[in-house]
Amino acid sequence: METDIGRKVHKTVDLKSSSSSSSRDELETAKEENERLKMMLEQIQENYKSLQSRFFEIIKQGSAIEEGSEEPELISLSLGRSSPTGSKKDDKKTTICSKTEEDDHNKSGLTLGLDSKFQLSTEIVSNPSHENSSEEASKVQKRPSSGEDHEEGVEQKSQVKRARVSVRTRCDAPTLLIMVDANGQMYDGCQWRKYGQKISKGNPCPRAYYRCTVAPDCPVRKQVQRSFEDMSILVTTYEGSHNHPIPVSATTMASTTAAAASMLLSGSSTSQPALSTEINGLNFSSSLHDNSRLPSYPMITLDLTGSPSSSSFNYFNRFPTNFPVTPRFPSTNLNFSSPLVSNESFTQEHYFYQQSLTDTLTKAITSDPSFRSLISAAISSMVGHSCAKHGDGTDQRGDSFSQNLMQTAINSQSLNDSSLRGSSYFNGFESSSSRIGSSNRSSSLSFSSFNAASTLAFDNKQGKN
DNA sequence: CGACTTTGACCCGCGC
DNA sequence: GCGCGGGTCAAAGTCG
Repeated sequence: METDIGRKVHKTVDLKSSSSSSSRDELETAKEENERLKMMLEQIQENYKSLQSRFFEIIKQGSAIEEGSEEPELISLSLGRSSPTGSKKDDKKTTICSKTEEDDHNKSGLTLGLDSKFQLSTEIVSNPSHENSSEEASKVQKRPSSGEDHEEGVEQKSQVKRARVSVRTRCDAPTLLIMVDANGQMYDGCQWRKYGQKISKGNPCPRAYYRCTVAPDCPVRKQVQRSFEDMSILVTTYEGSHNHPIPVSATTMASTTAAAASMLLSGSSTSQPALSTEINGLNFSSSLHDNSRLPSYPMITLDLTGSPSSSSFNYFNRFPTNFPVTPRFPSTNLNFSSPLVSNESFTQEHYFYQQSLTDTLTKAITSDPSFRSLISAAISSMVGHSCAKHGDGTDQRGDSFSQNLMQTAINSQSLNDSSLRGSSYFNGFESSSSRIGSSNRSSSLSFSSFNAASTLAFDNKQGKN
């Protein structure tokens, strides 16, 4: 009996010691993690310093940056590896000069990450008078009378040159970032009403025309068409800017395009060589399409398609998700925003996705200086943009930006502490699903931002077509 | 019944 | 001036 008891006690002691050793291990891991996060924080602070210096640099240069690029331009920003179809025309690679036209209309709601509030990149590129955006739209819609005022005519002419943002996505590749409805219409958070469809020349696929129905007089239009070269590629073109606060879920699209434009703009002048970066197979590039057939719209193309051919390594193709990601289309998109999770069934996927993403990002950031610098460049472009928007020095985004960066680090730390370790670095900006509807959003740096939950939240009305 | 889609017609700009 | 092509309108149809 005694021996039995003795054995039991011994076993208990063993268990205790083993559990204490495991907890010690955990502690060790946590320490390591903390160290890593500290490093990250330092890195972020470093980056912030450099960004700040650049910020002031840009302020100084602010006057020098002219609204020079009035010519029609089609700029392509590839966030994926250049797709075989898309890259064909992208021989000429160049960047657009930082154009910083003011837009008071910015105040109207489009809230982007990093606490910055800037409009859809259409305005970043060119869109001088968006206070008139609704009038503008109505002018376009109304058949102009024969006895038109000369001034009006001139105005209209200038307004014809509206900037557009074109997004190329693979609609049969439900990457985590791109959501497409049953009709092939890319979900972007806004509500759209189809008002026309045409079969354009050179492409048997019909082009659908949508207008924003969030506000009755919203001038924003979008066109959706499949690429003739590759039917799996969906080309969505946005035109105009919202004259109303857009739904939170729609800011993802806005931030995507804005980030694209920002990165583009950060490249500075047209005379510079192409802004092209490749990090472990991730290809960031801006290029100038020479397409004379296109209308005279300044246009940014955000290429979110991917091509497996040139893939050497993909940061993002390891997500253990249930999304039917086919090997054909490895996800090549960068998504630093937090996916919206509005449906419980996706919570787990979302969690794993976040975990993987964060692990990947953490590794990428800590191990790859070029990736770090890329992110830094992207962020700085946003700062640069905000600077450009408020060249009068009233801009306060720099502060909030730094706060957000710090908050990011803090979030990472707290996540680390709360056993959500590794679940969010960038996603830590907004890891809560409760942010939906919240006006006080924390920052989100989104390079591309469609997500599973968005799909779930997607109104079936959009898809019934 | 309201919101939305479909689709043919129409308008306009542009190139020849 | 004419034709082409892109974009929009609006009536009819569809759906929930």
